[in-house]
Amino acid sequence: MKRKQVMAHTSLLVLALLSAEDMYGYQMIAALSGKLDSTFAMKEGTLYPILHALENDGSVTSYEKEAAAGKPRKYYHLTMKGKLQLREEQSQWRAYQRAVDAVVSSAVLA
Amino acid sequence: MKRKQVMAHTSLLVLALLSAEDMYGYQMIAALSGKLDSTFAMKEGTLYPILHALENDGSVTSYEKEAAAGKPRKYYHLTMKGKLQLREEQSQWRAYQRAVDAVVSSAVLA
DNA sequence: TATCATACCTCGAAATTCTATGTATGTCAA
DNA sequence: TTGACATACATAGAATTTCGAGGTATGATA
Repeated sequence: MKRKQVMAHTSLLVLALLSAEDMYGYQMIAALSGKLDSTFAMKEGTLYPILHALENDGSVTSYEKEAAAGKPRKYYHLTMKGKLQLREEQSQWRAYQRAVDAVVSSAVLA
Repeated sequence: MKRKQVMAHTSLLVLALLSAEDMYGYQMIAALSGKLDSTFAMKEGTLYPILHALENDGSVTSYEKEAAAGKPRKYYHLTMKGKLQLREEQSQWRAYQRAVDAVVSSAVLA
């Protein structure tokens, strides 16, 4: 059983989402499943460990907030350090994208 | 020690290179290091196992050819199956790229 | 003859993502 | 009232991928 399409650049996606507004995990998954192609998605088992790691190195902070119904939500907030991190990863993504694209678009499709 | 930038979509890059002409491993590394940003590169420990895997599933075939000097080179040739594989991975890459870009470009850089 | 560049290869570590499962809360229908 | 469902968070272990480090071999060149 081979993986079809792998989620990557996950922390970049999370940081990008949080740059607009504070969000909680489950909400991010829903937001991404709307924007990402159906062939790949951010899974819970991928997201939560990433959030914890980002909090651990100070890129985000978190706080609990009661919801109208259900379990309380854990919101994440982008810190100054996180914003710098976002810019860094964003520029790396652009470089990567350009480089791969240069090779791929020069492919000869006979 | 954290990885800075990870090589991904490696088989796509290899297939794309081989679509233009038969190449040998060491040559592909040189070709990619020219096109890819200096922050990431195709490493030998990554490439050779990929070439063997591609040959194993019939996407490429190989043949030896003497060089003017040094060890004989092992050239790889893209098969029909490999061309189909290339198209498949190429379209997946485009979808992935668009999706990530949609999220990243909507980021708010305060 | 030693060093360097070319050229291939592989092992095991490290990193990353996915699968599967578990916990908890509240709603709603049967 | 209970069972199913949606929300919401979490983690352990498997699978996959890439990388670092080393090894082998050939010939040129200093």
